Amino acid sequence: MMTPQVITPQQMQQILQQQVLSPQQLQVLLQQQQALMLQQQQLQEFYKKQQEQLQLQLLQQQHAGKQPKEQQQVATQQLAFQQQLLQMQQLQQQHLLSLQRQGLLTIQPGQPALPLQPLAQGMIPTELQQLWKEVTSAHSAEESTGSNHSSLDLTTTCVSSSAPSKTSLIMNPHASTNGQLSVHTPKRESLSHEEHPHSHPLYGHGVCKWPGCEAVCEDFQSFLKHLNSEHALDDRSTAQCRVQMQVVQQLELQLAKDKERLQAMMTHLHVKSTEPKAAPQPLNLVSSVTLSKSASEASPQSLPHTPTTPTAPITPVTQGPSVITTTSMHTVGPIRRRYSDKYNVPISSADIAQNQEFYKNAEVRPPFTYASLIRQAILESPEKQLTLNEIYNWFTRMFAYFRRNAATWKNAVRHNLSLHKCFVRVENVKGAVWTVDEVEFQKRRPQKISGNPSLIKNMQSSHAYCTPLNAALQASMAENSIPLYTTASMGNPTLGNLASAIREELNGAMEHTNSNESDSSPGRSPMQAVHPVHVKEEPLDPEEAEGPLSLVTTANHSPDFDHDRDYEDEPVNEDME
DNA sequence: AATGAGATAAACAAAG
DNA sequence: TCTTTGTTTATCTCAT
Repeated sequence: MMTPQVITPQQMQQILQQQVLSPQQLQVLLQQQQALMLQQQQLQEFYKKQQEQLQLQLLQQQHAGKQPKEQQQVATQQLAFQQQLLQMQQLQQQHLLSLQRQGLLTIQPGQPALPLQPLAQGMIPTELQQLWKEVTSAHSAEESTGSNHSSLDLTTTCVSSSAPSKTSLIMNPHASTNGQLSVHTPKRESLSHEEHPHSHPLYGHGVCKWPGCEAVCEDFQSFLKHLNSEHALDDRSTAQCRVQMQVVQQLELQLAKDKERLQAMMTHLHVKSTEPKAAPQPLNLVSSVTLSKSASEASPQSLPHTPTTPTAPITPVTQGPSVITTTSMHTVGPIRRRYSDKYNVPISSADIAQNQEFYKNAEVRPPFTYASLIRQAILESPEKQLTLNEIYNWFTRMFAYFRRNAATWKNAVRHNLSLHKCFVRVENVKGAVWTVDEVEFQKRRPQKISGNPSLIKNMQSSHAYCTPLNAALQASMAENSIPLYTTASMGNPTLGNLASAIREELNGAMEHTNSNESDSSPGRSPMQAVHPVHVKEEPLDPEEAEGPLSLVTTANHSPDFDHDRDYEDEPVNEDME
């Protein structure tokens, strides 16, 4: 599963635990990571621009009368780009979060350092730099204006500043044999403080920025003195450095991978976009999908105004996804139906969680079926039951896309509720609520996944649309063994909620073949006044008929309820458009 | 080609 | 009467 050069979170934790770092030091480390993440943000900037260009291209191609097929492709690729953005953000989040979590651990001082694994035959800076150059050149080749490269330059500078130079830091023989040394910050110090005597990466604002140090040094000289005396080559420094290495490598590795993907995508697009095409049929852009759809419907407002964003995004920087909103896609006529079934994949709703922030802000149609979404909404609720209206609210709250065209999707929601046996209407004192019959729900899934549970995770790849959306994320998650739910479960209650529900779904899906779901118990909601009414009749195995909704742990309770309320107050005012 | 699943549209009814 | 909620039917598209 995981490639050798990847550090698993467990490893990371282990390492961290065995280092001589205090939580405070880890905090400092964290800050440094944020600096690194700046790089990524800059890369995002670049992505954004690329995105805009792509859309422009798409437009041009439309006007030129492209084949729908190709339009689809381009649109799909655009989405892939969006996903890249999202992915980067999530990686950042995850990294931060995991670091934070480590920081809370008690750490015994003075332990011998861990022998370092050959953890990174990842990218060395030269490679990164090279890659980046290639990427940027590809970019500028596509666009000769070059006026928008400011962010690129920044990033380039950033990257190149960590260019090869193995001056310092000979602390890790393993690493050195791998030629990894150059990756790490210390070498940068030696570079820069020769050239810029007073700008030292470890010195700023009169403070030593060595992880966990923060010693005050009035001037640079005293800082150097301090550096040499306090942070000499000893076990402690070594260990700290090692941690930093790991952290950096992890990030760089990821960055490199994303860059590779990006480059491949761009290369591909570049070829594609310059290829002269002919053929009418600009309409029926069907699967420029969400983009065109949302665009055509979207009011001029560029960004889905996330009203009262109830669940505070874990990422402070969530503009990534928003980039992909409407922009200039208005030429596309209203695509009435079928944005494409391709992405109506039975969700592994891990995707929902992972992409949650994305969909919350970007007016992109979620690649999940209504049924899956409804189920998600219900399972996420504290009582595992929702009124229709609450389901509506969940949709609008969680997906910018569903803040428009209410009539349509609400109808679809009702339709799905009625149609699918897995949704059970239960009447209580104050009206009816909907619950999920998990067994029924699971029953339908194998049809799609065709019996091979191990494929569940990959199932998206068989769907043209979903591939770009999810593959990148999943691949990257898998590659880096990033715990699927880290982000979600730590981010906020709602996410945690979602995550656990999801975990169960996945488990359920995995174990589906054993069909031993009716195991866990009492499920039925605390609301005792409820009794099934109108349950859709259907010959059911008695065993199946019982024990739905049992799965969700109690730990995932959250004030999600209130969010519902919040949103209810927000009139969904896009009904008519 | 048949079939199933999902999306969308719409007709209709009951309840509030 | 109007709106919401629910059910049902029809049609389309896509995947298998």
